[in-house]
Amino acid sequence: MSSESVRMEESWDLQAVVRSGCSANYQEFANIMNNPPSLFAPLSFDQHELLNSQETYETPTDLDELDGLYRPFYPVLHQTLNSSQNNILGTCTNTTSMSVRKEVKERQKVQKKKPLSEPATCPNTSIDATGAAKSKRRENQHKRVVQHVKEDGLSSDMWAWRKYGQKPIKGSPYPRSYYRCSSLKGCLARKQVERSSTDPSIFIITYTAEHSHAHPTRRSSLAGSTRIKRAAIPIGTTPSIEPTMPTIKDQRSPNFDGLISPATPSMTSIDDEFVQNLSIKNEELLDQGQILEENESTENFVPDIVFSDDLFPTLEDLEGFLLDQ
DNA sequence: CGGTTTTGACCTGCGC
DNA sequence: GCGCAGGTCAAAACCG
Repeated sequence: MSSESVRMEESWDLQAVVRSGCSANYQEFANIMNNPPSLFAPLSFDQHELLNSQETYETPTDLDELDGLYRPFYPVLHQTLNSSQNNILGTCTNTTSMSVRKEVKERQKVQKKKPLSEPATCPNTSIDATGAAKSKRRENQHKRVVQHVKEDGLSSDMWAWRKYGQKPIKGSPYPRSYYRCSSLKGCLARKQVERSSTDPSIFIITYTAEHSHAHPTRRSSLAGSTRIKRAAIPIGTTPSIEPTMPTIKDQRSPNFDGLISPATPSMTSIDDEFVQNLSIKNEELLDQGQILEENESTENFVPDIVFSDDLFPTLEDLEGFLLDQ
């Protein structure tokens, strides 16, 4: 067994998405709650197009430097007091803006190849098995947001994700897990999670497509989240890649306590001041995003995690969510 | 019961 | 046209 496969026996929380980095300025907000919520989401695709269209990305090694670099974009809340462990290491925005022409070509190609006749319909889905699903798949390939996250930075996000597949990836000892948004039926949002083959401590999270809803409902977090919280399924459960993985029950060791988060976070308390501060910070972050756009030539990558207005298009949405907790 | 994960099979795009 | 790799489906099992 290789050292890598041994390393893979560590517990991974793949249900998690990305938490924020650290910001001392915002720690006071985190202190408000016993279990700080994950109120962060990747940048909306529109924001990505605004901020950065670089296809290349970097993975800084100096967290302090990165911290300073990202500080203006850190989300409103700091997830834990162990700030340095939750930093986002790097991002890649592979959005439409970088290769618009190429994608237009691809779209045209796809349109040509797409069968005109209506294929059979899947019994259990609203989409047909060959036409619409393919179209969706192709559509999802156009908009991508890639995040590099430290293992400890893996956590939960606003959305409820349901795993629908896992594949070994050629050239990587680690399989890739596929998630779709389960907050709302028909939402095309997808997420892929894989561990970096070059730096196993880093997870690569790829978001594709956009959520078709403002923010997730609490519905899907019930049975699943408790299971996720308990299980913390590692990425590598494919036998060919992960010959021996602990069972789910085996993983219920104390070691998991600090790592596991539900797909949809549970929030324990909230107050009006907190809500107000969130909305203020949200506006500030958006302003800073504008600043970055003006100076983007100086940076090759931008942080993906901000308090996205994709999550809460309006203040009412934000408050509604928070008060719902 | 309604949600999840697991996992083999299937489908598609792409390179040769 | 073929084979490979990646992405998705869907049935089964699981969980609270």
